[in-house]
Amino acid sequence: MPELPEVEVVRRGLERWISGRVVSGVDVLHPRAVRRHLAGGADFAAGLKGHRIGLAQRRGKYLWLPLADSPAAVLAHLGMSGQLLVQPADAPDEKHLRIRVRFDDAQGTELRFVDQRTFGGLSLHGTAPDGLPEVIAHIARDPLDPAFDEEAFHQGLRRSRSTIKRALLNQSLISGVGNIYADEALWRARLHYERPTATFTRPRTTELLGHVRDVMNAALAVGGTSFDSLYVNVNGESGYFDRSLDAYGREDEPCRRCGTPMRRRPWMNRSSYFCPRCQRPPRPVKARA
DNA sequence: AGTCATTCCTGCGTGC
DNA sequence: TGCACGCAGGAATGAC
Repeated sequence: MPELPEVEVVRRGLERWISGRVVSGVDVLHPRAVRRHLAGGADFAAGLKGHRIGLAQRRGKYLWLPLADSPAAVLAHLGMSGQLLVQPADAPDEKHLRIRVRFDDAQGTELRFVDQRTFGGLSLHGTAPDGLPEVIAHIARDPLDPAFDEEAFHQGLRRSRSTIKRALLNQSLISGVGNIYADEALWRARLHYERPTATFTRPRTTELLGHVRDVMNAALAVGGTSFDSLYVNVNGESGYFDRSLDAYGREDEPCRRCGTPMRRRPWMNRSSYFCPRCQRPPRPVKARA
């Protein structure tokens, strides 16, 4: 949150408004926003200046802008509250403006990284021959990627002694899924979040992945999920999928399938929302002697 | 090796 | 009115 659909909305905006332009200068206004660029803000700015931006790419919740003329890319993660905005250069600075990227053309707009909670950031990294920034080589392909390896995901579930929601949030197993879409997909699949992954059959895995893809595609179709002004596209506009959520944030409201009041449980320093009737907890595992 | 708790951050809502 | 606190949570990190 922003999760895959929200990040993809941003990627499309960058592709339309930023790709092809040449950077004339970068202002780093907060060091924490470039903390993943270990050489520091000045190095980040110098590394971008004069370069042409290629086609915006995404894997899971990461997105990047390749430099058209070198094997490097500006990697972006929005974290909890990060925004990439294309704004008129004369628009007043946002309160939480962290990084400004100016361009060497007459379009009159600049790229702004705005981030209230500063969990996100930008950094510059070398890219592998396939274009992937080296530092995210461990991030699995996401379920909307045609090359997503469903069999590898299933085998990962079978091998693990973990539970299904942890697995869905494990970005090295499957990327792009966060707390919201995990709860939504599990509700659609009628699966409790603590079901052991080792119990999954191949059809069960396929069915769950289908729900993950369905809910993400549905969100994408309406511009993503926004609870407030924090989650916006490059033009600062919110999506509408929050109106379509069936599980997340619906504590005490009736399950849209069976009418049973939905529940919220503290889980891994966050919350899990589920229907106690449609999503029965797994049988306790018998202790081994 | 694999799993899991901890940590970073700010604004908002709530209770006293 | 104001203060303290809990909560929102992605992913790197270190502990076990």
